[in-house]
Amino acid sequence: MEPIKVLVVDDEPNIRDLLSTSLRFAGFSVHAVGNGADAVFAAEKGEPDIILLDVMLPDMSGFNVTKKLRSMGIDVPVLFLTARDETEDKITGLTVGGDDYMTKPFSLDEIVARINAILRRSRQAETEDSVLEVGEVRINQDAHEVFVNGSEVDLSPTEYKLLRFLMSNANRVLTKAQILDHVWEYDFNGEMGIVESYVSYIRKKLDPLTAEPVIQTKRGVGYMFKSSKANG
Amino acid sequence: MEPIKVLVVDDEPNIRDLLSTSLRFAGFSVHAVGNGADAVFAAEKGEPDIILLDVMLPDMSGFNVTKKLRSMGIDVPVLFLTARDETEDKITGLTVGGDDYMTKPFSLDEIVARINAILRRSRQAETEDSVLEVGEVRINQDAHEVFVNGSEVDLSPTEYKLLRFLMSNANRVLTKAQILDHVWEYDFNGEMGIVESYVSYIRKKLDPLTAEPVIQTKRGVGYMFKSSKANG
DNA sequence: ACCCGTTCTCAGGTTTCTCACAGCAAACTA
DNA sequence: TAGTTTGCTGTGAGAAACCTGAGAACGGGT
Repeated sequence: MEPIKVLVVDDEPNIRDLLSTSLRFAGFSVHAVGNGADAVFAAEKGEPDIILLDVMLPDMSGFNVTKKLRSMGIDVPVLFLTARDETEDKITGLTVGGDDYMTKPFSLDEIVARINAILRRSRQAETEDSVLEVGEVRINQDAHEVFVNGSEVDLSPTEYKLLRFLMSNANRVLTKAQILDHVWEYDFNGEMGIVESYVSYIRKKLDPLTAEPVIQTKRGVGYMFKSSKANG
Repeated sequence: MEPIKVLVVDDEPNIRDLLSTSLRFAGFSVHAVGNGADAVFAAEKGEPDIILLDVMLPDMSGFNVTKKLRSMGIDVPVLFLTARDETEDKITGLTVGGDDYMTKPFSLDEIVARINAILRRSRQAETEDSVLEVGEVRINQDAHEVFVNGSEVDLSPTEYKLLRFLMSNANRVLTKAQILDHVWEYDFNGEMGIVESYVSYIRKKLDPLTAEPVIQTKRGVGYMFKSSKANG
């Protein structure tokens, strides 16, 4: 299968590298540039499947980049990145068509989820694969709903994001540092104890409904979501 | 299925791109031009199923474009786009036959709804149902009537548009930004709190008549219209 | 001119969520 | 076994998200 091509546009090298690294790790083919002119050039030449576009660029705004691209007949979907303190009213008009936006600071898992959601929508009639199912647990990513053996479980936003990250890396041990880096916003500077707390919350809600605990503790290493059948 | 071909005619690039992007995403095949002469040419060559036509064009009025097309035997339905302050009688003269008009600024959801309505009328007796039914709620899009378990509910125009947007994306979470971009006019500059207000209005009118609330709040994400039966 | 329906803003109240902390439990080590 | 490390979970403060009533602004109809 051809890898999905992502064009990352952000003038802050830190954010650029952060996105490039983690998107590559998630299996995407990534090209990153730092300003609007390069973005237009790269979008024309590279034909990306999706663009991650900071709205605040040194040479031109992200809006003008998309305007330019649309006028050139390039209508690749765009995921805008905005600062939290950007006036909310400037955001209106962004989610036209298949586009979407995220406010900084974001979580890397959320970025990947949003990219997949946009690609799912823009390639309509494709495999409706918004459902993530591992063992007895099923997540409907369109509806943000979680089911255990058919009955719905109510999770808070962070609980949901953590469970999704664990499930999309099922049967693989994740360290608390990895979890913190992917599920929490990238500028979070708290302790890793928060991961323990949220694992506890999820267990309290899911374990009463499952045959055996879904999240295993690998002492001294981290956590693992285990599918009951595929074990080894 | 052949995609429906839409010809967009507007001299403002912003509006042109806005319409192109969101109509393309709605599944239409779109071609956009910026003046009357190009419109006549494109209508002849491209054989669109419908034309979105700004009445104020640099070279000739939208009225003359249609006159030209009719004299050439091209009988495609037209949805006129007019400024709010155009004189009413001038507009009514334009909308003969299956044509219709909308005043700028419009909402994108409304444009799509109008296009579908016009196409439904011109292709009479098609299976294209103007009735949208999800769970206990039924919308008759021709008459703008809303029924809950058989009894009619009176909604204001904005309430109606919001409900229709939620229902046509049933069982999928919509963010407030998405709702704002699709239901409100494209130049709306207000806050997202207005979505909360209108959800509240709709709930107050619908919930007394339904077995369980129809609009769910997905805290931290957005809102979702839920059909009670489709789960699991 | 007046009434009425509609749109939109705002602020108070309410619910829910996040996160840190601390004591307890479990597991590992010697 | 005793001691140490690591993980679990109840509690609560503060913040964030959400709901809704009140009312200003506006316009259409009578």
